[in-house]
Amino acid sequence: MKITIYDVAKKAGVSTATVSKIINNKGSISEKTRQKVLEVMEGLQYQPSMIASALKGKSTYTIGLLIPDLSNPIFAEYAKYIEERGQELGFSVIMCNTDANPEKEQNYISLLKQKQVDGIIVAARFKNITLLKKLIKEKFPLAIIAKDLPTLPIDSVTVDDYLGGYQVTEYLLSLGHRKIGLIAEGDRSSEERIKGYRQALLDTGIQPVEDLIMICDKPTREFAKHYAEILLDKEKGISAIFGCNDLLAIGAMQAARERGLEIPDDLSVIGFDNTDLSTIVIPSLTTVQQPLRDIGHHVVDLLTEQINGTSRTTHRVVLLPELVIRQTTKQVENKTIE
Amino acid sequence: MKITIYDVAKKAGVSTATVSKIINNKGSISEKTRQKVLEVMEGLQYQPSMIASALKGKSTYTIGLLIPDLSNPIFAEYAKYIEERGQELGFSVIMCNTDANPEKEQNYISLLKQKQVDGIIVAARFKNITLLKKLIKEKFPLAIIAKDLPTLPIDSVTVDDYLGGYQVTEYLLSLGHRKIGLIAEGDRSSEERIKGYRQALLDTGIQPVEDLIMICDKPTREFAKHYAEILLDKEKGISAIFGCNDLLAIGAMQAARERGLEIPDDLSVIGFDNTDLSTIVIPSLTTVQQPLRDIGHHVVDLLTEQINGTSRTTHRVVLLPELVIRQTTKQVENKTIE
DNA sequence: TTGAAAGCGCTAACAA
DNA sequence: TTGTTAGCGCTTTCAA
Repeated sequence: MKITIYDVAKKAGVSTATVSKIINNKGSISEKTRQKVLEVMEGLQYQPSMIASALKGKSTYTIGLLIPDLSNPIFAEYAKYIEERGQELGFSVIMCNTDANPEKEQNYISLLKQKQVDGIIVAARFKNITLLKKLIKEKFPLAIIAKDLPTLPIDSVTVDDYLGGYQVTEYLLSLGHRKIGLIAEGDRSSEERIKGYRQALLDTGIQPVEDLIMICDKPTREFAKHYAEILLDKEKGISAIFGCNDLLAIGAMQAARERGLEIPDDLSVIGFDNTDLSTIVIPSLTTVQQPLRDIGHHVVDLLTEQINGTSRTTHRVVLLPELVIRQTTKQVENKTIE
Repeated sequence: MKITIYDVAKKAGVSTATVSKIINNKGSISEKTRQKVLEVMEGLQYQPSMIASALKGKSTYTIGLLIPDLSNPIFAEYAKYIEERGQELGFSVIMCNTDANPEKEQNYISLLKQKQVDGIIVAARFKNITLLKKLIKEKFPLAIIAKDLPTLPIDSVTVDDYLGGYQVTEYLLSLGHRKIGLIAEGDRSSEERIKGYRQALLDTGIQPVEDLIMICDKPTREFAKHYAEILLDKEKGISAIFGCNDLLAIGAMQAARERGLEIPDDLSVIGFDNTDLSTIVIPSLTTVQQPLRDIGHHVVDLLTEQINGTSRTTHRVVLLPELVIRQTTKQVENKTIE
């Protein structure tokens, strides 16, 4: 038989109200009864039921996390750090893998509400914007990662992809590269990274060449290889390729190697995301690190502030990526650097 | 204001009991009232509170998942498929990242019980065996993955590592390899894989050479490279290396390449796990695939059977791994195969 | 400082 | 077929 607050109260010779106060550190209790009750709780191995307390209107100390695909390492890391921070703050997280499917999103959200979660975190690639709007209207605690919806008043944490793209390009330029190919995936993050790439070129007085920008239909290594070959075929030889994620960059490396180019001697390559892949590959990949842990911790903080009513204003947190220089980048040879 | 079963009952002109019966498809209700009530529920956008129904002793339709490290792709996949199957069966999953820390395990379990989860799934590397024993004694629904504790009566799903190791070795032998180095990590799975390796050798009439078995202190690529170098240094040249996971195998590949050996011409390499890494690397890695999805689905099934009281006997499910042949393995040259 | 009692939203016996 | 009602385990007001 599960033991309840009544058992504790009876055994300690006090009322349930007293026990409840002690559990929640409320009201004023004499040190003597407090000790007594604590002892009894210990002895009985009493665990208050969060269900009952939730029914009384208190928090469930549970949040929902909607993620498109856990098998994507980036998302898995988000999940990890969100859980980590949640745990620190006393919140459990219910994982929901949506496959970026609007219907699943719908179902999950409605389920989470039935379970009375205190708030919801949504990771990138969320499709069902209507749903988000509804939650906002209801003032349901909500925070999102990595997809800033400029038109919606939501707490969000984003990494500055624009800056990331800029940094990559700036670095390559500083190494003397002038023709820099780019291979991207067709999503919002990539767009920003491309903008940063363009801006860096412009800031150095170089007109971006559209032919050097390749958008993959799908972010696979095969596509990357394919487009890298096209880039490498162009008349005016490029000396560097920026892959908008590590996998794409690795595809480019492989394409280069297959036609006998040495990396980084004949071609510099930079990736994005600093996944495990970047250290597996040889030579190890220069790439951009997203502050995954910070991102995860930050969203949770934003969300719990809403839950606790600590915060009334909406925050858009933008975190900065960081260039991780490894072995696939090198000063350009046979060129005078101005 | 949250709308409750009372609101529905009032608006539909029936009692809450009737509404409850309709929600749960119990008792007998005239088609007319059913329709009426359903309509009202729809109109009111009524969502029953699972909290309240849980307090009445019903299920929470929530299970806990304890995993050591979500940033390990294998575990992330477990999590993904467990969530997937849970979702299909109507269960949410609360993610708990334990870092294989017995205290965290303890805290999570106690928390999960407070939240009245219906059951708990524990993934490999669980430390706190005492805790498990306690849960079993309480008949708390429990199932584990990938770590069979021969002494405990727990539903478990395991992949047959022994067979995996056997298959790898058998395949290498069939290609004519006779001296096969092995690089392993120091865990239980590896032990089994090593046993399989030994057995396959013995079955072919070859006495396993202890010097060819290397156990890494930590499962990093660096250690793997280090031990691969030692293996490659041995007087009697080996012609193949079996890395007990993909990362180790890749370390071996790199060590080989650094001393000018061609893969697979001069050395065959096989990994284990069929992670993304195995297709990134060039040549792509021959490896062993674990049926991750099956594993995930199976544990959930075992657990929910316990929860529903459908099953009273304990199951140990053993799933079979599968050799995925790619480009790092090759028939041995300059040798007559018997 | 303590306790009595109402009620959170739902379910399930039991009665009608 | 439908409704009345007593809880599930807890919190909280209010009175003592």
